Amino acid sequence: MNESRTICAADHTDESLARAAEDHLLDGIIATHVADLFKALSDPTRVRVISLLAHTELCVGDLSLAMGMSQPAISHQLRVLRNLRIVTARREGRHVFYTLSDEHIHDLFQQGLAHVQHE
Amino acid sequence: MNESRTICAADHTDESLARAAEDHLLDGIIATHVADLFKALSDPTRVRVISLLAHTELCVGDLSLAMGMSQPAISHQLRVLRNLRIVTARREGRHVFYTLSDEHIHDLFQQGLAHVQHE
DNA sequence: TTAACATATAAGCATCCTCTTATGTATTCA
DNA sequence: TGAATACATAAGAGGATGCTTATATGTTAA
Repeated sequence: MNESRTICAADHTDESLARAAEDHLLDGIIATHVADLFKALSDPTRVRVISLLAHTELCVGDLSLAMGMSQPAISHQLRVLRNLRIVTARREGRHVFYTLSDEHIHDLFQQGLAHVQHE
Repeated sequence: MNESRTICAADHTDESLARAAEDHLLDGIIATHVADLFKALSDPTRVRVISLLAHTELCVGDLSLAMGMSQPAISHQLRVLRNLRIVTARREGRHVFYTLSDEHIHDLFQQGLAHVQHE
């Protein structure tokens, strides 16, 4: 890190923009939590998993089959989503069914999808 | 990839859930675009940059100063955000000012932040 | 209990990410 | 023109990520 001071802010306002900005600067821990939330949706495989679970509960095998990917690959991503509390697992016999654990995730996904399709 | 077939879906509905799910499965390219959008917000540094730009336009030096990080590190992340068309750069003399290029990003950020703070 | 099935985990590899230090480029001012 | 300022980029180290193959765990049925 350099120690260089920027006086750019002083050129434009009577107060230091940089100081003012610090009031809005997100706390590091909160920023990390926000980043982790978005990280759940930052991979195409996870996005596709979520696109499926947005409509119905599915077991691992069906997810694997529908997406044309190996079962360990799907399980790996499901674990990521589980750790982030994005999905919830429910065991029924030999099967484990996954659902979106939170409606907010569905909203985020829809909003992101709408943004992409709107260009 | 394994060739194993899952008949789990057939256990629960008269149609194949896996086949039905494929109708909802997001296209790979679209999924990648959605993932890229969320990737912009999947790093704490970028989240903090966006938290600052959500309130005001700032030059690189002020961002660097406010966040206590090196100028190349900030420039690097700004380039990532530029490439994703999340931020827009405007040159004014020796300074380059950055703003959020899209209101949707601000909405996404706010929604993610609200979700995190609501736990 | 044994075999088969569904899923989870482990280990390893290749790739990507985020920072660092060093340097290049653009602009202003003397 | 030359020096100083503000920013961008390059190269590289260290760590995170996403898949693979192989194996372990848990459940059902024979």
